[in-house]
Amino acid sequence: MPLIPNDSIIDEMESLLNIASDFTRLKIMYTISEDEKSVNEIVSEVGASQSLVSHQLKILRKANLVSTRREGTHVFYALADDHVIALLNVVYEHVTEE
Amino acid sequence: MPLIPNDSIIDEMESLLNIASDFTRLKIMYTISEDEKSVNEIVSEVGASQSLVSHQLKILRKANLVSTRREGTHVFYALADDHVIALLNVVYEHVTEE
DNA sequence: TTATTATATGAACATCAATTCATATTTCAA
DNA sequence: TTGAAATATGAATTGATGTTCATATAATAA
Repeated sequence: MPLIPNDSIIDEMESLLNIASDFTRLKIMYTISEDEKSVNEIVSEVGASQSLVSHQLKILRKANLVSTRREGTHVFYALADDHVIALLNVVYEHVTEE
Repeated sequence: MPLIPNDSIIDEMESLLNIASDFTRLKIMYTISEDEKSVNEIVSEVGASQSLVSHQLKILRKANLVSTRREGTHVFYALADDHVIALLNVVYEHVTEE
């Protein structure tokens, strides 16, 4: 059913998948999937260093997978939209079935 | 809606996404998405070297994303199941929307 | 067996990206 | 304006992986 996308589309798909294919980033995305969270909260829940989380958040931000809101000294991150959840769900189901 | 999967599940998700996040492998998967194809046919359609295609096919096989059938000197590859298509579709839509 | 076609594989290389460490920046309170 | 808390960033390192090259294996036909 799917025609083969042209190379530039496949390039973009590769980029998106590359960003999704990292343990720390996956955990971050799940952590903020319910509700926005501050960097500190994310650091606690993910269990990685503050620096690493910040680096990875930057990557997610650049790819428009998360959105940002500042409140005083705190910065809150949330998933950009529901596409991300849909992607996580498909992957989750592939992994957990059979 | 998604509870946070435990680390081993996230590990498996990371692995699957890693395998999907490569230009050559994406092209291969699309190439055989309609119908099984021999390695030679895949090489022609993908436009990569025979060696590279064979290496990547091995990776896809190891991850159970493709199945194999031998017929004389030819080896035919096909997508293992429809999960793979579902994954490709979600990613494609994310990339092409907006 | 020999030759030929199809496919697979091991080694080497080169690039990229995840992580850490140290430090900078921002914001606000005292 | 000094200090502290929260977040961001640059550099360095280390490990993983995509690609190529050369060669091996498998299958068949002559």
